Amino acid sequence: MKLDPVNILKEHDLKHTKQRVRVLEEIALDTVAISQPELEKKLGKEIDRVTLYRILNTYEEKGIVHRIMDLNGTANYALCSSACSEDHHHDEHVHFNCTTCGKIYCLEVTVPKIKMPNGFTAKTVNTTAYGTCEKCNALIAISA
Amino acid sequence: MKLDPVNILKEHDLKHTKQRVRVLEEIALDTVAISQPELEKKLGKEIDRVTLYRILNTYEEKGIVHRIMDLNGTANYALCSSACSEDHHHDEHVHFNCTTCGKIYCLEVTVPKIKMPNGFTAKTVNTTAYGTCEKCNALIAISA
DNA sequence: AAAGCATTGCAATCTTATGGCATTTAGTAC
DNA sequence: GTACTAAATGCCATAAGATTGCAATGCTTT
Repeated sequence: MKLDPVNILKEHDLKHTKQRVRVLEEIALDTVAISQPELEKKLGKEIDRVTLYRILNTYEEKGIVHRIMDLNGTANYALCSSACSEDHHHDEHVHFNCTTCGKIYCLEVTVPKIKMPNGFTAKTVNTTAYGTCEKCNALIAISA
Repeated sequence: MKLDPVNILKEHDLKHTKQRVRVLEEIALDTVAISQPELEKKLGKEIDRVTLYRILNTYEEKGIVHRIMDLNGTANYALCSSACSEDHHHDEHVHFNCTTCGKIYCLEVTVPKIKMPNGFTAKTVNTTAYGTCEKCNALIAISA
């Protein structure tokens, strides 16, 4: 595991700027994916909105982070495993989207193989479960 | 199978207006899901943008259509199976999103059961495969 | 036919996303 | 260390997407 932002940038031939480092730091803070609006709220004072968009786009293109869309069409970002590359994302684990708190978790469960109909070729498969996460379930249990 | 828009509306206690019927007709035209922008382009002359938003929202709430987000965060709509209700959507089939033409197919493949980690309760599971659909594969084969 | 309520259309507003361009900054060569 | 080049950033304007309030219209019931 090399969570050092500077290293990650070097490995992907990206210039090392303080804005890029900050974005990586924020995303790496939590195993839970962070949404674009959250990032904007946290970094809005330091980094321009437009710059944030551009940084996130390059990170996704380079395979540094992967993007998960929630039900509202909001982008959420999480660090990729080291297996990801510019050509191909390998974030083939199941995502869990809590409908109570909105958080998106990357579960340690791999996406099951799906048999495609004739003529269809799948490059990646994405599975997202919706429900209540452990924290929210615990809160519900207390209040019940 | 009751694809009669008037019946569908009655069954869900929705008033029968020409705008609602038109929207249902358009969505039912194809087994492939239709995107919000496409609907807007097709119905823009007859129906106001805002009305379209509201109709689609009520349809989704009532379990008449289900909404699938593509990678760009654009909403796509397809008819629900008759098993869907206001309380719970049962669109638990695999979706296929063609990265060439952008179309979203509802495949006749059910979503595999996923074992959730302790504390997490899943209400619905969503699986989307990304790749090239039969039509686009055929076109590629010809030009090769 | 009239009343009451839901639905629609329009205008205004807000949020989110994108493109252009001058300025600044990181990396490289000297 | 200094100078140079290419890339990245910030700000501006603009576009696209979504939401709200309200007046007008259209259903439905009596």
